Amino acid sequence: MAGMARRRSAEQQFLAEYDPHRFPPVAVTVDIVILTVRQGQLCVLLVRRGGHPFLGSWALPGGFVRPAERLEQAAHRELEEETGLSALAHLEQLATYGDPARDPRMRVVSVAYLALLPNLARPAAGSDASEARFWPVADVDPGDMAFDHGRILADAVERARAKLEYTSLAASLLEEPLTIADLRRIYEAVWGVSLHPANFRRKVLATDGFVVPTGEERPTGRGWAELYTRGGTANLHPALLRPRERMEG
Amino acid sequence: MAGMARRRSAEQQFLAEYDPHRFPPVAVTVDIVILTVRQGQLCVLLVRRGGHPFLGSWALPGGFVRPAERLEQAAHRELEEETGLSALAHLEQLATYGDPARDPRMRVVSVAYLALLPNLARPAAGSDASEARFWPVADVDPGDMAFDHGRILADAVERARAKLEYTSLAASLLEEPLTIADLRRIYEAVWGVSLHPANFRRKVLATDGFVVPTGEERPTGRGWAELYTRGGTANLHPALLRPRERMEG
DNA sequence: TCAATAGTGTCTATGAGACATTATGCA
DNA sequence: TGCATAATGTCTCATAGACACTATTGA
Repeated sequence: MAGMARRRSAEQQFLAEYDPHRFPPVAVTVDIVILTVRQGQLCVLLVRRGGHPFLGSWALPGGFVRPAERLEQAAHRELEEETGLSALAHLEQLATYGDPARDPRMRVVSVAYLALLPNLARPAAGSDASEARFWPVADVDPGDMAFDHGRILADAVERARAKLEYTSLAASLLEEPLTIADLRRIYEAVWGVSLHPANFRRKVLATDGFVVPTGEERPTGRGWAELYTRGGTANLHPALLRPRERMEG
Repeated sequence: MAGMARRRSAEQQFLAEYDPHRFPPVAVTVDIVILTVRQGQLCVLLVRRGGHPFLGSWALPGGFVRPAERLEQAAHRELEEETGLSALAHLEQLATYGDPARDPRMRVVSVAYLALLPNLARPAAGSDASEARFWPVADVDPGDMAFDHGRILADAVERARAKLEYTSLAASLLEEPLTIADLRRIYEAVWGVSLHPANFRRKVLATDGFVVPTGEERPTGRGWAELYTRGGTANLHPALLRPRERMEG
């Protein structure tokens, strides 16, 4: 009880000393993990750092949240600056990273966002001098990335993998119209597995509102594939579960 | 292209003007949604505000992140201050809320955490003057809460409901040893549904590593119930899905 | 005796996964 | 012709959900 009161007093003393304009400086940034699938590989947009620290390392695109800006608005702005495609993308908050030592210059709290984008032909970054390109996630060494961006990328990939199970977000990684096989290749690229075409097709079509047939077909080189658009459903019922890795035994 | 270059220049100008020590003041706080189940109801710990703004309104416990403190460390500290039970709880980051107008005094970015706690007999807050108590979530009007805490609470409850489906977190809301019926009452309270006792029992016992039998029994008033401890599994296979609300049709 | 609860057994519907088969177009 | 792919059909197994039943205890 005495210990409890002591701890509480310590906080109140801390609060009493608090003065908004003399507060130890904290910067708030957003970093964006922009994922897309190109040639069967899950890829992430990275930019090469042109200044210290981590000069020359690859980093997630991001920047400071402006004084009167909402967090999500800042993320949209960064996404638009990097890809010019903010409107087409799915954007969601991922998590917030704020370890005191994550940026050696000062305390920086970064709110990370996850964006999923169809693979449009347009080059990665429409921006200027700074080098920016899509990297296959499998080719990125998290330990080589700037700041704690390797950890953020890993969290983002796991989030994307999980959300494909129970939402229709996979369709956000494709342009319309799409075929069932296109959709399967998205799942295969993001999950890093190969899926049974026949069973995948049956499950997608049995999931109400996932995709909507257009009635048209597209030649695929080998036969004709039926075309679909995205359905209105956000959450899949039943879910499309990842194949569970076998446990030995 | 010209537009793209213009946007990029604007950001670089913004960054050039940036000086860490003259940065518009931003405060970073943590707010904690502490949930437990008491008498069959999902409850949240709220504190009554003793200062402006929102004087007298109920709010989530929280406070400033200290200069050299990790975010999760700050959340642990707040949880310990409010309940004295930091070690027993499950704690995870929920989301970050940073709308410019969410606190009228200044820009405050709040990282919200979700804590799940067994219902121990000890009174809610071991702390001093400020009023603190557990409220049944069903009795809380989100619109009456301070700041955007109603929204944070709603997000936390939805997160808790979802995580009970595919993790063994329900056991974090109980003291050991526990019975299958105890566990079922947790699910019923959090999800706000009633579950079929026989089927629930069968599903829990079929889920490897969810609970471990102790071999002992406890009188329940009506018969004897077998006792269990928490199993080592974090993720449930298969998941314990919420009953889907029927769609009319 | 009746009501409430713990625990077991059984039946049906559904989804997952494996596999076979047909049709089509390219090399 | 051989091969790859789209699409359909069928089979087995596991799980979800509904229900019946027994045993036990307290009012």
